[in-house]
Amino acid sequence: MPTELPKAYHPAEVEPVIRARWEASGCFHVSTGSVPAARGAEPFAIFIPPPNVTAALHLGHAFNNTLQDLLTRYHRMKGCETLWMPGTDHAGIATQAVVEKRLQLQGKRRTDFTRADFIAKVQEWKDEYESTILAQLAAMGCSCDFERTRFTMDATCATAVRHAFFELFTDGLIYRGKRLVNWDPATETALADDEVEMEEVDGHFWYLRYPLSDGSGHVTVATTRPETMLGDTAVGINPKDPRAAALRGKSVRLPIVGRVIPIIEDDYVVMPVSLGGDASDAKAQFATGFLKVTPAHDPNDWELGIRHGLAAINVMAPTGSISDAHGWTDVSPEARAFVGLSREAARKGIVGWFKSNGLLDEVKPYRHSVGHSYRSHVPVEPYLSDQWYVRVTDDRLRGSALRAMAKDQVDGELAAEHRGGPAMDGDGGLRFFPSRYAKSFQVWHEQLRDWCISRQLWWGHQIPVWSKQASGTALAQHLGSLAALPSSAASVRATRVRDGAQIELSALASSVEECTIFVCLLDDASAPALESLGFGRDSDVLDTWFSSALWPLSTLGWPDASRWEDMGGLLDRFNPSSVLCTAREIITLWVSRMVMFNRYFLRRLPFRHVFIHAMIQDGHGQKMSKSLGNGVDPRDIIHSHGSDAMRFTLVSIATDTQDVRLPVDMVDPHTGDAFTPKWITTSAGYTVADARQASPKMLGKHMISGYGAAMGAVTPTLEEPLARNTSARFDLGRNFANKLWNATRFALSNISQAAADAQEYPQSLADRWMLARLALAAREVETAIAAYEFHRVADTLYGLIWRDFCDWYLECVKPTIRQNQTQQAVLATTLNALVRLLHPVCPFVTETLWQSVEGAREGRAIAGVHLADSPLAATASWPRFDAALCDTKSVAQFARVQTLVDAIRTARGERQVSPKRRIKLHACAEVIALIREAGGVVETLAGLATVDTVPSTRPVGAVALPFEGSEILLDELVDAVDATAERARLGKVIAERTKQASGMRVKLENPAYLAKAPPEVVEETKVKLASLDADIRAAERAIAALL
RNA sequence: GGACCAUUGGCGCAGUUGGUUAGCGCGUCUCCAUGACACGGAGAAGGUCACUGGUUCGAGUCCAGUAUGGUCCA
Repeated sequence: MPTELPKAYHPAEVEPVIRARWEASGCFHVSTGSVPAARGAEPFAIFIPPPNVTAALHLGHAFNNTLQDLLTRYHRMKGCETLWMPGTDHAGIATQAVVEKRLQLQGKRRTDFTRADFIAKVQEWKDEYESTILAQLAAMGCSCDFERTRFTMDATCATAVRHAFFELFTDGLIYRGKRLVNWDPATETALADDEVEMEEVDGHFWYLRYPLSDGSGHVTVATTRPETMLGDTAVGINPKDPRAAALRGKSVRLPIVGRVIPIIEDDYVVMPVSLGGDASDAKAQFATGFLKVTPAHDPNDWELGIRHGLAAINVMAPTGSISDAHGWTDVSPEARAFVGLSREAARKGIVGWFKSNGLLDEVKPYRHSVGHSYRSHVPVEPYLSDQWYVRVTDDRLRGSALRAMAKDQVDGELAAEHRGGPAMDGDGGLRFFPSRYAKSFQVWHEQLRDWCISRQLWWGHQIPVWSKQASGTALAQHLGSLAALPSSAASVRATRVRDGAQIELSALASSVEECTIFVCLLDDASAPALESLGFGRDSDVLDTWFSSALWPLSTLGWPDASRWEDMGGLLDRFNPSSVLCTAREIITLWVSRMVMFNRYFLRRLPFRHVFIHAMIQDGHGQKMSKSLGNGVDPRDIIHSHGSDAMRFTLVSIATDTQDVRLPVDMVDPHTGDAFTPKWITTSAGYTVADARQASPKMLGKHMISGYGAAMGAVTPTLEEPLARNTSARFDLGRNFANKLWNATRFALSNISQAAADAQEYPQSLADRWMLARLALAAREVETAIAAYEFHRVADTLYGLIWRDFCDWYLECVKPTIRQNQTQQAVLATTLNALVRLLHPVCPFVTETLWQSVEGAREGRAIAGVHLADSPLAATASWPRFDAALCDTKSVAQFARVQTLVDAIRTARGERQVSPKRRIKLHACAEVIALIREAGGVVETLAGLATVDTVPSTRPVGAVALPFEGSEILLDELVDAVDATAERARLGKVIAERTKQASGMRVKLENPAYLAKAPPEVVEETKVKLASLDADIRAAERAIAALL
């Protein structure tokens, strides 16, 4: 096959061509027209974890997507009806924040624009990054069904969100509640629990005296947040506290405010160590036994407040400043001085007030963790506000998610309350890989709290609820109009403003109290009618995860695929999907919610398997992050090494451990050289590449690091461009792709044009061994993929292609291949199968070689190897091998040959014998038989001129080495034997083997070993010892011969 | 504070139910510009498997504890 392939694989020239070929063939597109049932094809589906449109993808994403593509391509080759659904996520707060940050640089704020204008600006950002992300996926070779690309805010997804919200609202699973939320006073929005980061902070405990209202003394409360005392509504004491009885029924007069508040008793209150508190509890060390209770500003106090019927007095504005406009009415003249102060200033002022009034007992330093906004990084304020919640603690959601877990992955047993729910398809059908992650999923659900879904943002799905607040009687007049709304598209509910209690619509007319009517609309058709009645739409948007949770539904057209083009039937074929492939921090945020929603709306699992991959860290063990700028753009690696090289390397490091370190280098844009950048340590303790780096070779030239660009401290220019990154870790994959390329080049040049099928079983040991290795490796790859143990896939393919095929097989056949048609058939078949096996990992190089490799195979079938014809590697069949090919005898025999060749090569290497020098070998009959059976292989690989039995007179100057207990003589290896060096070398061999042998002797002399170890292990030890002893004797004879 | 994980030659990592000589890639050293490949070939050196106990005939592997690092959840 005279195919002209360049001498080296050049990915940059090939990749765009191959991508175009795939695109033109439409082979990644699953059409609604094809009927998989007729082909008996099982469906295989993956929904991409939609990347945020906040920024471009980094290597962590490349890792994740490479593994998804491996799975997708593998199953496509296996004959499955395969769909990999791509798309992106709008990432509400994160995207809004980056756009606001950009506006800030221009001196503008969000509120300088109308909502619509601002959203248009975010939309621009989204368009830019969405196309970047899709381009990155394509560059990586991802075989997504790009025609079906979705975005969590596009019309299809928005319809699903609207429908889901409406259904949950109607079913009573969405409610409005006055609760303490995690409030970010900087961005003025509520945060979900998972958007709060705990950080250790050096704070204080302040000890404040509260006088008893009867003048009989005072109590001292300890607090880390004195400014909230303005909203105190009780002082708590533990009922076990010896002082409790004396204080029962008493009250205190709150300083500054003058409010008289009760002393309540509750087990929650921590007692000081001196009075029997738990000494190991850090809080007990600081406690006084008296707790100020501020229900509106502390989650624990909120619970206390509910238990004891206390008022919740909110003393702060949404900005975090002290305010009398949000629920605080009894503002004393003295307290008024604090109104309007920021929470920080108020803290200072209030501590100062207590000090100057002699009521500050003490101040102690105290280090504790405080929640911070993951976005603005300011301390989160527990803040009382009206928010929308999903009642995820309802058994239909939480219980259902827990019951989905595979039985054997449940830790212990599910609590009785979670076991009772109705049986459903998919119960026990959700499995985690690696299995340990099941526990995170379980524990998360067991501790679940209702999910706050409203966000005070502009970018997102606006909450589809219209409301009007007035007295009940005033609202009652609307009931007629509301009843006229179509019940299938409008859901109406009323609550009392005072306590949020839901009230019957029929009871509205008799209520003089302030009430609110909420109307949830399935679509906007009725909105104008409602608005004309004075109803206004909620201005908040939904938490991003609400739409992400619907991803496996919305992308397939749920709830009504007929509304969209080319989506009919997809939902039934591809939901449940096969596997979700994601990072572990997502288990709680996303996996959970998809399981709950998919099961609630469709009564099915969204996926059967959840594969959690390791995290990619930089060379300093730090997580790659967009904000830190230490993430590496996969296109940088594709640029320096090629896409296949990146993919292969990533697959090879995909172990099931938690972290993978990837030391990163920089590429000097002025010279193209890779170098280690200058590292600095940030104030937060991160090690990053200094923002501005000097070119190591070109004096006076500089460049900008990813960190520098991310910080915005320096801006890349033409003179000082942003430097690309690279990493020597990817050399592995680049070298490997090149190796396959050249092996193919060699093979093709040795396979003649004309061919006849070589149906008879090949006779040569090397051929039988090669086919056996192929069959065994294919099986190994299949098992590894089924277990999601990806590094085993890479290791197996590496060993098969480089070691077995190139180092041994190709070297073996070099002298004979041109004359041997059978061998050419084995070679062509092997090569073809190798390319198929590697395709899911390295799609570009394999696709490039495909046509030549297919051509060479024509008319050269090997019995037992099943390879279906295909115009593309991407659609080729996964190779199958008959069990008979796994010839373990040949494998064992060939291993002996390899050991022999290695021994001779070592002997040559130690003496620096030229590869050209042909030597003579003398050995016993058994070894000669092995060499004959190998059919010239040993002679070729070890550089032997002749092979003979040991002559009666030992050749002068022959070098001896032990092999399988007998002595092998290598004659004419060197011109003159250095007897001293030979003695030293043989002495070393004897010493080594003697040491090993003595270890075995000790074992065999131990009666406990003989009695307790399995007989086959003992037998093995004996055999090994005998062989070692024989080797030692052979070496000793050789030394004797030297004298 | 809880959970999970990691600690194996200079670097990055394997090591499946405990079994005899602990592997791989990079790097280092020696030799080879041999018609597939220098992104290569043939050899070599380099490890008390974090530490301390325990279980066992036998521990890198199992158990307990300690130290260090990481992630997630509070």
